[in-house]
Amino acid sequence: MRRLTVDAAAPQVVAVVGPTAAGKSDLGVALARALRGEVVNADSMQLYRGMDVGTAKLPESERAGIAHHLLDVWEVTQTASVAEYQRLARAAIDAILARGRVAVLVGGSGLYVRAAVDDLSFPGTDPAVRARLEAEAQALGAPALHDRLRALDPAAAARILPTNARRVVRALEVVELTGRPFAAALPGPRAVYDVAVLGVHVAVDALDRRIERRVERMWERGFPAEVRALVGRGLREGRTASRALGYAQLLRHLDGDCSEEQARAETVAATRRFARRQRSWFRRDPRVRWLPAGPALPQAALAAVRRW
RNA sequence: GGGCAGGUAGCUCAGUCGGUACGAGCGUCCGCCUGAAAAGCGGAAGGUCGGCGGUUCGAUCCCGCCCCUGCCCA
Repeated sequence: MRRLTVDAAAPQVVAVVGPTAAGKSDLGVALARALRGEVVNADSMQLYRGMDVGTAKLPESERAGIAHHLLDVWEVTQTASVAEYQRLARAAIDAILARGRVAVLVGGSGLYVRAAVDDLSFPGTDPAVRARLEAEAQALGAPALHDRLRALDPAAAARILPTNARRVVRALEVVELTGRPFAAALPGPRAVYDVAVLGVHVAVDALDRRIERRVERMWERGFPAEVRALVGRGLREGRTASRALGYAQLLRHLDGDCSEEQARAETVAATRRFARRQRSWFRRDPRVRWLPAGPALPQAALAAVRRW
């Protein structure tokens, strides 16, 4: 593991993780300033061009001149892909390290953070095979495909619930494409970089309030208009972008399925649920050093990094 | 003042022709997660069945009174 960083006390990569609306983006900027770093985005939805207000993407004016990578790289019509993100993130991080700087990885997409930093490799995919299996799952039901998986790859079948169509299909796809068993269990944390992982912690009730405020602010900043504009750029056809928090709800409103007010309320509720899932994802990574959000956070974070 | 409907899990509501509540959805909590991850999936905990009396071997379900909510009549 080469050390290319100027600041010998700092790790190569500082990852800032935690639930949505906790204040990761601002902390990322503060750390990058203090450590001579550059920010690399690890938020699956901020990778989309044009999804700004709804993803709370830090505007240029709030980036304090710090370079931000991997924002606005996908069109909303593109399906998100962890594997592609992994390639992009590794390239961005390597380039930063080559410049003798620290990479500050910021984002709440747990799998993306691990893809960037950990020793994970994703087996290939094939749209035709995928489509066929999905159609079968639709027609026969996931449990039927799960039976097939059990015959082909008993270990994977044992770890995947028969009702989880998504994972059953993916496992069958991998087995068919590679002829090898599907690793249905995530390996333990094994970083390929020298990395420090900071988690921003906010108590649940406070976080719920922050989420509510954030969603209100999104509306004040013209979120509905953003979604309407993106519809013109194919948001509806985007398999992943159209399912993003807030975007999905506003699309339903535009379809006449609910009022705009209901869409807003549902966005708050869905975001809360998401924050809880994020918490349970990051909670089990023993590397995460949790620090409470608040005015002292940047200093505490910096100290934690220097002590790493 | 009278009449009607209703008061069952945190919320919205099922249900029991009297025999330990088969409850459901949502929420909450916990967990899973390898090319859709702001997605997808699972598990658990929650109920003096409005209150008090009565009938009964036994009442959330029957009777009486009371309280609360909504609607209607005066």
